[in-house]
Amino acid sequence: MTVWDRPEPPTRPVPLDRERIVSAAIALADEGGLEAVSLRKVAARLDAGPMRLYGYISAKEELFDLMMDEVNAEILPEERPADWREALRVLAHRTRRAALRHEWLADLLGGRPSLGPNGLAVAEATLSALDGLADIDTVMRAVETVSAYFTGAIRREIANLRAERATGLSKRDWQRASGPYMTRMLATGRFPALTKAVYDGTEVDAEESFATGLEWVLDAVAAQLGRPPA
Amino acid sequence: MTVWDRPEPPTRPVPLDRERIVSAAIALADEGGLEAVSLRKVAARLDAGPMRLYGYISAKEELFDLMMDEVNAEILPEERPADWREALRVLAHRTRRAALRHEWLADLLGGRPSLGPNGLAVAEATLSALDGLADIDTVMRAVETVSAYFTGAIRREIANLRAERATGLSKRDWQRASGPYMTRMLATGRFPALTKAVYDGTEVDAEESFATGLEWVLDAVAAQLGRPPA
DNA sequence: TCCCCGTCAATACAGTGTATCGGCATGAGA
DNA sequence: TCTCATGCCGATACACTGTATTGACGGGGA
Repeated sequence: MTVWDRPEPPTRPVPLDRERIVSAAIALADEGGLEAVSLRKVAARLDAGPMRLYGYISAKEELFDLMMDEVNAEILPEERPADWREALRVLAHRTRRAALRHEWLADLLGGRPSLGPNGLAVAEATLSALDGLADIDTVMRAVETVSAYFTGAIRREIANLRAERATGLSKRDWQRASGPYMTRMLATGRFPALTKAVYDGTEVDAEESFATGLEWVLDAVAAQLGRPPA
Repeated sequence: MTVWDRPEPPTRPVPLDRERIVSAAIALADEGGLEAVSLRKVAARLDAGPMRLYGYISAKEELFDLMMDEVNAEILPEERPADWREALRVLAHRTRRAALRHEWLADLLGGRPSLGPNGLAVAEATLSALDGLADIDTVMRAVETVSAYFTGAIRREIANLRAERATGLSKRDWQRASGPYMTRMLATGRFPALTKAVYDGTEVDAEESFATGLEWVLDAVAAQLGRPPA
């Protein structure tokens, strides 16, 4: 083992900050889902030891919080939309598109309160869109209702998407013919309404379905806003 | 080492079935959350080796599917409610109460398609409640919208509940005074609407808030059902 | 009676989050 | 400029995870 064989000692540790850590984690998650995010792998991407990360976060969960906040920045619309309805609509659609870019977001959505700076900014944007249109409590209820809807809808959409990817079949094809289990269950006759839905329902575009439900909910909110406070 | 020292050989392996496995898993999850469910611990509760479980499930995820289906049985109403609105309302509230009994349900809700027998029965119950009141596609959209709402709302409620438990403070108390971070953020003046909401909003009962949003969504569905098919 | 096969437990492995510890480089004080 | 202390970083360690593999042992069929 001559000097020439031995590599130079490592340079000073590469400088780190939360931003770098979070974007490494997001890259990992984009490639392999949330479960592909391990502190060791994140650290490895940054040429650092795993323990180094504990200077920036105190547990893995906090890394997820940071990731969430980072996509909240993507979600935040750049300009303030014209009216409240457009504001909520844009927010919902931007969240959905973010989830399609980062599917792991579906696993995190609604899982913990989003209190990071960008999460608060999103909350502010939505609340301010409705500000003054009704009493505060109605406004909060409206925001919560709309966001409960799109959180749930996005989660389901991604769940279906994953299932389709795993089976290689669209949901309806799978239900209709290819799944022996499903065929058998429907054949029992115990699920007539479901059977009808599976066979007679039109296969609709996920985005359209999302948008339709969203408009319904927005209609409901509109009805409430146009009502004098109780 | 005489005979007397040596214990008798173990009796024949305790009989196992999915039901036993699932209820052990649920018990574990009820006590310590989803992350407390490990195949080793489930097996230990049943006096079995971990590998034994692989005769009944082929991966841990499937155990979660079985757990989900088991609570779907709790959710299924015992009798068919009078009208569609009551049916959807009951379903939503029963799901919520199941999630309060089994908080880990919030982590699973909407995460994967529920195709177990009880999941299908729930789907059947909701679809049949709306059967004939509109064309199939509208009906499906209605079911999906309502369930997206309550899925999201339940997840948020449980998330808040956990956060409150972790900090020992109600959400509003925490936001208002006790969290140095939150106080600082609100003090920046960048979140006026949010600040107003935090300080002027009434602290409402979670169930009431859930119910209110649900009624709004049901109103929206009612409006669509009363409309002739496009 | 013997053998085969299916079932179950033990072992093994690669990977996880995180606590602890030891050393080294850096910056302050003399 | 030398010395010492301090704080950071990596290595090591630990308890635990899901799951593949292996090997023994028992009951059922020939």
